[in-house]
Amino acid sequence: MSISRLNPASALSQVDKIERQLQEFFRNENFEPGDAIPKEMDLAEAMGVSRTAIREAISRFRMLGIIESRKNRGMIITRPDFLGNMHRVMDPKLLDGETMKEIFEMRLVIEIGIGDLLFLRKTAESLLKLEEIVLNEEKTNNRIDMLKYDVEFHSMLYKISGNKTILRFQKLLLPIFDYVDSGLSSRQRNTKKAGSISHRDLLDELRTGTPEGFRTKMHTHLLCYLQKI
Amino acid sequence: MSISRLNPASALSQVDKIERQLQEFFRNENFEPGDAIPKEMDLAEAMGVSRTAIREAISRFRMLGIIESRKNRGMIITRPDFLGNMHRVMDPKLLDGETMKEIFEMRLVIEIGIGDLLFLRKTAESLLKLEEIVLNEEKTNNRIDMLKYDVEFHSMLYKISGNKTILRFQKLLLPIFDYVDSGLSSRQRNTKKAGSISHRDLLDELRTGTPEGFRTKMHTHLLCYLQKI
DNA sequence: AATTGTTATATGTCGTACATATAACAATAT
DNA sequence: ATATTGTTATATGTACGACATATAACAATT
Repeated sequence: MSISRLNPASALSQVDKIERQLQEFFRNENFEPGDAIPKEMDLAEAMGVSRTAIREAISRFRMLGIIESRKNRGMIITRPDFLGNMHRVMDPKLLDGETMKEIFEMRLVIEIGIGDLLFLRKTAESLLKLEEIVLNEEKTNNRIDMLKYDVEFHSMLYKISGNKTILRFQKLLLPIFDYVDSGLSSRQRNTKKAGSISHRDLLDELRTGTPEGFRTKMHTHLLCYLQKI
Repeated sequence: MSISRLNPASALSQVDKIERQLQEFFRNENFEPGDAIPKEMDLAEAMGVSRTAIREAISRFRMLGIIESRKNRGMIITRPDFLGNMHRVMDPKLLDGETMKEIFEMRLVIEIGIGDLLFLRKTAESLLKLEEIVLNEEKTNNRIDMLKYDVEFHSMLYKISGNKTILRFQKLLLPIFDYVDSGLSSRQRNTKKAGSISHRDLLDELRTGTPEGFRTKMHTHLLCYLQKI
């Protein structure tokens, strides 16, 4: 946990404390999705606080998707979507530059390392879709379109990886990518230097090459980003 | 955004709607960290709801670290810690097996792809720390200790990568790793088959090799996991 | 037996009251 | 005149009571 989350105890509001205690309670009592939890008034009485305070804490859990409440039926533990809340804080205006740089770096790491999954799960169909994107890209000279196809190509790779979590993670991080990306807009981004690797090269490697080869080519493809870090 | 987050509009509670509207409001009005936002009563009146409802929604933002409130000073936008809330939902008891499998896969992807950062940022000092861990590992025969040093070795790699975000992300995911890991406890995990790559091999490669070589070796090292997916 | 009310219950929403911390200002003393 | 201390206004923090609403369980009617 980051140090910034360790507020001095006195700075914790009552609701913060209730939230902590409840989370601890749920964990210790081994509550699982579907289990009913005590009703608001019982919790309030047990903890010696008002129903209002309990409701505020529970409201947070509701947002996280840990608890669901229905009238009369009471409240039950639910299966949270561990990425479902990230979009709320994924805002270039809110995050600091250092963190965004690290997120961007993480993207590079993932795209280089994803090769094995691609070879494990690629299909004739998915390769065809990649081919289509590359063809579109090669046809256009429009700067905006090229950027669009670039995003499409890389997004498609995530899809081919067959890992929905990684795909969603990438989608959540896109606003940050865009932001960092736009930071180096003036410089050459898609330069076709000697030795550089195009999407076409990546596709060919994915078709007939090896994971090792793909990783190396992807690394080269992303080199211009890596060097800017 | 996952489909599971798209509740039918009618199922959204008033507080949910308020939360959405407020988030939209903050974004559209270009609020940035440090900016003061309208006081609770003004928000309540503007939206035609009670202060209680506003407070419940704001309480959620407070949890996320997007808003901070102090008595009399009012409320201000703050810089959230985009990973700071993940621990609340990172619970093997709450997540489903499929998601945990995908998270585990993500770990493999990251560890394979992190090679470049390691070569970029390794130091004599950090290599020495790795050496120490490997030595400890080679000395022991204790099953528990070996597991401990295994975790230490891989954690150290994250540290050497110099990317605090990736490091924190990995720490958050550890409970899941442990869970998935324990799922294949009976089978051979650290088997020393011919052609397998040890931590020693990885360290040597990191010392005198190349990122490409490291990626390939890490891939081999993690093969036993990859094949189980 | 099937349908239709009725009731009890737990959550959802609201309004009010008071507590508390603090910024801004006023009063006092040196 | 400056520094200290006290006062007040203000916005958030907490609590309580009231009513709305949905629903499960039961009762009443046909």
